[in-house]
This record gives sequence, structure tokens and C-alpha cells, in this order.
Amino acid sequence: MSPAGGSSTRARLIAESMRLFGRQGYAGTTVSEIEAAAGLSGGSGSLYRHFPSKEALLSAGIREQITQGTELLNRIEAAGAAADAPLRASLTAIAVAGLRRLEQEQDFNRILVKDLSLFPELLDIARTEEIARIHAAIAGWLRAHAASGSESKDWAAIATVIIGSISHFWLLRDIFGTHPADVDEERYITALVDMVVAGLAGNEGETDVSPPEPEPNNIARTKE
Amino acid sequence: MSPAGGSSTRARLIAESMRLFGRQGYAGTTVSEIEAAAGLSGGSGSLYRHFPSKEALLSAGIREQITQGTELLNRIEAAGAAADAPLRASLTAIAVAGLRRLEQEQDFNRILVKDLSLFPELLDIARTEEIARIHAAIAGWLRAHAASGSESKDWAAIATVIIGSISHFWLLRDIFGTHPADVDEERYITALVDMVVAGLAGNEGETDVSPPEPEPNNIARTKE
DNA sequence: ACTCCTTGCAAGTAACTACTTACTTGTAGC
DNA sequence: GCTACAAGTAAGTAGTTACTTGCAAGGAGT
Repeated sequence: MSPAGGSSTRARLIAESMRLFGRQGYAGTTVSEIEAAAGLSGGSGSLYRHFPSKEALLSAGIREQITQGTELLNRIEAAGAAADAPLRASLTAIAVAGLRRLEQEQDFNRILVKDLSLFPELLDIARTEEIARIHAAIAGWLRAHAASGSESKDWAAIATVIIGSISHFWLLRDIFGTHPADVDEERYITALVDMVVAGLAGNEGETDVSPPEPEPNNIARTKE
Repeated sequence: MSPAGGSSTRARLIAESMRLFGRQGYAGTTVSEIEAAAGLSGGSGSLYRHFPSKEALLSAGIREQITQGTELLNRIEAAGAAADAPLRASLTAIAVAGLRRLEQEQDFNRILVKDLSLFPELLDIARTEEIARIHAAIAGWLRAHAASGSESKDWAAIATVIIGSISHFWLLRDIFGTHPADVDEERYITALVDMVVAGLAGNEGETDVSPPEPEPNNIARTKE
């Protein structure tokens, strides 16, 4: 049986399992539920015609999501490198784009946070293929676009602060429905961008930045 | 039998269940495991002498952790209000204290992120008793200690950025073991504090960028 | 027709799930 | 010793879990 709605059964199983894993967690989602959500008869082992195990289904979904994510990341990198807008507007656009991306990939992010600790090889893929690349892209963007005459800074650390801040705003909103401190997206991004702009302009000689490692070796590190 | 090692069975059940829930998730932890971890005979229903259900055990653990957390919060508030150190040192101390607190309550935070979405009444307690209070405390501290002559700002939003940034740094380190971007705690806190200090001092970093730029349509912040 | 292969379902499997019941134990007060 | 009671255990309960097996329906190619 092939002409079922236009999407293959395998693709439907992956998509629905990611949705259910994201909502209920891996352990809290049964194979029967996944089958039923994908249009199969729940309780029959039809899932095992397409995947050898529940874990293999999770693995396939994670890997597929990551390959899609890197394609999206490549496009973002290209767009960011070509951007010529003023700093504040560019940072705001990046922050908004990051939030939209977090929302778009909410199931993947939920699974990453909730359950991926139990699957170390998937964790490793997510780290090297997705998260580390995003950090490197933002850090590189900062170095290229914000170093107008000022001294060099710890771009990787600044990128980590920015990404972490936006990611946690999404996470709290995802968990609680609304942000527990009742700060909406507009105020949040404005406050973040204000701080980043001020920090990048920063030639305030008030107290010197502690330089433990001026330019650590986390960009362009060796791959195995 | 009461004097068993110094801790009551009920307390041991709560502590071990929080540890296991944090590591494996609520659905991924069995009553049998909890009993065995608490020194009881796993598989016997001994847990039900102390709690009517697995969910009641989770609820008791969450509530107990929150009451302990608020006591700790009160002490932090008092210490912060009395502090008279320079801004940068105070902010650094707050950031470090926040990270230590996140690590100390790692099981609670893991459960909050992983499983509490399925228990809305516990989510609500955590939001109002813990998270909202922390945000209010930091926002109040900023308003009191950082408004030296400068104009008023959106303190709640700035506090949210700071807290979210630190929380996400802890979360990523907790999930991956080490931070996926290889930024250590020292560099991270330095970068964050630099940005906050510059943003708070910012009667220059903000005003010289905002007026002429064609900003996107998301700049209209409200202050509370 | 034939074989080969895929995809589905019904009906299982053994193991595990949260939870219960009946009973034993240790300890305390009188 | 006797009672009272909290706390532990063994051995269940009925239901659920991931996963398997037998079989049928349908193509595709020959």
C-alpha cells in the first residue's frame, strides 16, 4: 500500500514520534501511541516493519532533524555574512531569527533537553553538528561585524551568553506556556540587544577585563 | 523502627526519588528502583507505607525542595541588600552564587525541565514560589544598586536576561557534561558581567545608536 | 502463472508496570 | 506477657510494555 496521503509511513512515524517524544518524553511515549498517531493500527507491531526498535526510531528522527538544521544554519550563515545593516538592527534580527528557529524545532529541542542524556551518541551528534556550529557562527559574526576599531574580546564567550540567554527565554516559555517573570519577547530582546551593543562598544576603562586566556583554541579545533 | 542510620525512610525515599527522577525522568524511574535506592526491598510495595502513589512522592519532593529553596533565597536577598561592593564585583558574586545554587539543586532543576510540564499544579508552585521570586529579587537589586544617576531601565527584562543566561549555561553543562562550546565558567561570567556593567553604565552605548537607525518594528518597551 | 519483496494486521510473547493484600517483625507502654 | 501500632516483606493483582510471529494483500519483474 503506497498512496497514503502523500507521505510515506516511515516519514509519518518519524514525525509523529518526535512530536510525542517532545510532549511526553521518550519513556512516557509508547510504541502503540506512535503507531496510532501515524495512522497505523495501534498495538499491532507495524512500527517494526520500518524500524528495528523504539530507540532506532528516536535516532532516525534526531539525525534527520539535525541534517535539516544544518541546512538551515548554512543559509543563516550566508545571510548573516552578507548583512550590512547597523549593529543594533542586525543583532535584533539575529535574536528574533534564533527564537523563531527554536520554536520551529521545538520538538527536537525538547527531546534534547529531556531525554538525550540517556543516548550519548545522539548527544554527541547534536553537540558537534548543531550546537557547536551555531556558537561558532555567532562568534564569527561578532568578530567580523563588531570589532570596528575596538580591542579584541572573547567572542566565543559573548556568543555563548547571547545564545544561552535566547535559548533559555524560549525554554521557559515552552515549559510554562508564558514566561514566569512575565517579560514578553519584545522587552526581552530589547534588553539583551541593549546590553550586547553597550558591551561591544565598551571602551569603558572602569575595570579591566580579566584575561585568563585571551584567545582560546575553541574555534577551528581538530575534528576526528 | 525509627533510628535507622540517622535519616527516616520517608526522607530517604524523597531524596533518592528526586535523584532518580532527575537522572532518568519520572516515567523512566520505577517504584522498584526507588525502593531499592532507599534501602528497602525493591519490588515489595514498601514505598506505599509512606506515600499513596508515585505521583504523591514526586509532589512531596518538589514541595520540600521549594520550601528549602525559598529559605535560601531569603538569605541571598538579605546578603545582597547589605552588600556595598562595587558593581562589577557584586554582579560577579551574584552570578557565581546563582551557578552554585543551580548545581546544588540540580535534581530539582532537571525535574522541572524534564517532567514538570505533566504536573501543572507543581509547575505553578515552582513558578510563583521560586522562579518569579528570584526574578523579582534580581530586578530589585538592579534597581537599587545600578541606578546611580542614570535613567530608569527595564529592570525586569535585564534581570531575565541575566538569569536566563546563567541558567542556560548550567543547563548545557548539565546535559553535555561540559559546555558544548567549550567556554568555561570563568570566561562565561566575565563576558556576562562585562555586558551587564556596560549596559547599566550605558548613557552612551544606548543613546548614540538608537535615534537615526531604521530599526525594525519591535522597539517599544514598557517599564514597570 | 510464478517468485520475490514489502507492508500491513491480529494475536501473541515474556517481562515489567504501579499498586494491593496478608502477614511478620521490632518497639513501646502498661 | 499482653496489647497496640508503625514499618517492613513476600507474593500477588490486573494491566501495560517493547517486541515477535503467522499470515494475507498487493505490486513488480520474469
